[in-house]
Amino acid sequence: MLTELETRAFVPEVKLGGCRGSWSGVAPSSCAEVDLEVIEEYLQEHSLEVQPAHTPSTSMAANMGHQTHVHSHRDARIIENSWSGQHPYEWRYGCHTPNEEYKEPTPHPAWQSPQDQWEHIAYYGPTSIYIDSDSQSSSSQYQDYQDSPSPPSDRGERKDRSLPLAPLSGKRKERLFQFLFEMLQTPSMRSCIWWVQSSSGTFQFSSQNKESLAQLWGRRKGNRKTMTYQKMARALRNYSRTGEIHKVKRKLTYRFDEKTLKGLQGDSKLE
DNA sequence: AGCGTAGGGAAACCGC
DNA sequence: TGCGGTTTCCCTACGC
Repeated sequence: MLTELETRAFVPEVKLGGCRGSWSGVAPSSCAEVDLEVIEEYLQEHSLEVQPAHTPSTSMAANMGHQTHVHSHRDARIIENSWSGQHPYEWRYGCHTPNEEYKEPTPHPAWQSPQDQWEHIAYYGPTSIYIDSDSQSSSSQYQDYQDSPSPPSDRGERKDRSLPLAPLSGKRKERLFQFLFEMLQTPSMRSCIWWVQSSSGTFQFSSQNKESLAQLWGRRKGNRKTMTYQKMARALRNYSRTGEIHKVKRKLTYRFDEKTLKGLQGDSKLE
């Protein structure tokens, strides 16, 4: 059920893992795992972009080399969806409105022929259209996707602003929910985590790639041991106490608290 | 029964 | 040194 649909739906997007160098878009089940190294490099690169000299777009292209070809004329948008701030989780939101993204005539991203997928993934950005087949099939509770571009409306209008996630006093350590939010805005991570209902901050992990995401988090934190989904979920459960993230009664699904979500989205009015 | 997922207690760890 | 925020380990529960 969930897992199966999930797999069917998202495996096609997973083209990094184990298949480095082969970007045919074919995703054998054995490769249904993101290449942590590539993504990590990418993320690290951006984490280091505290240094003003760095050029987000270039580094992203470099690190996500496999997708480089995708960028070209679409760079602008991709850049908007990449780090540019002083902090790894400071996002520069697009100057395009969420709606704009959906105006794209391009066919539905996820279910294209494999070779096209990266292109769409890269292109659609954080609020890309994608289908959580499980949600659709098993519940009418989450039907958002097209009509409610991830995190709310005002986000798309945000221009060139660094995201003041949480009251960051200076450069606080990145927190898990910030990392997750960041991942949710990262098209290439959609095989690991995606919005179920972005407007409400509800997101879901892929049962296939949740471990990869956890590992990425662990690496990012420089943990001694390998981070697992179990451990990461434990941290997420701690958020229930603090109210930053709540568990949704649905497999692998969580929801950002309203305040948390707003904090993550940043409040453009403040600037 | 086995597995995956969830929930939580408790202690350790780590950076500020 | 204290504290926040995990991280790690462990146990239990539950549904399929």
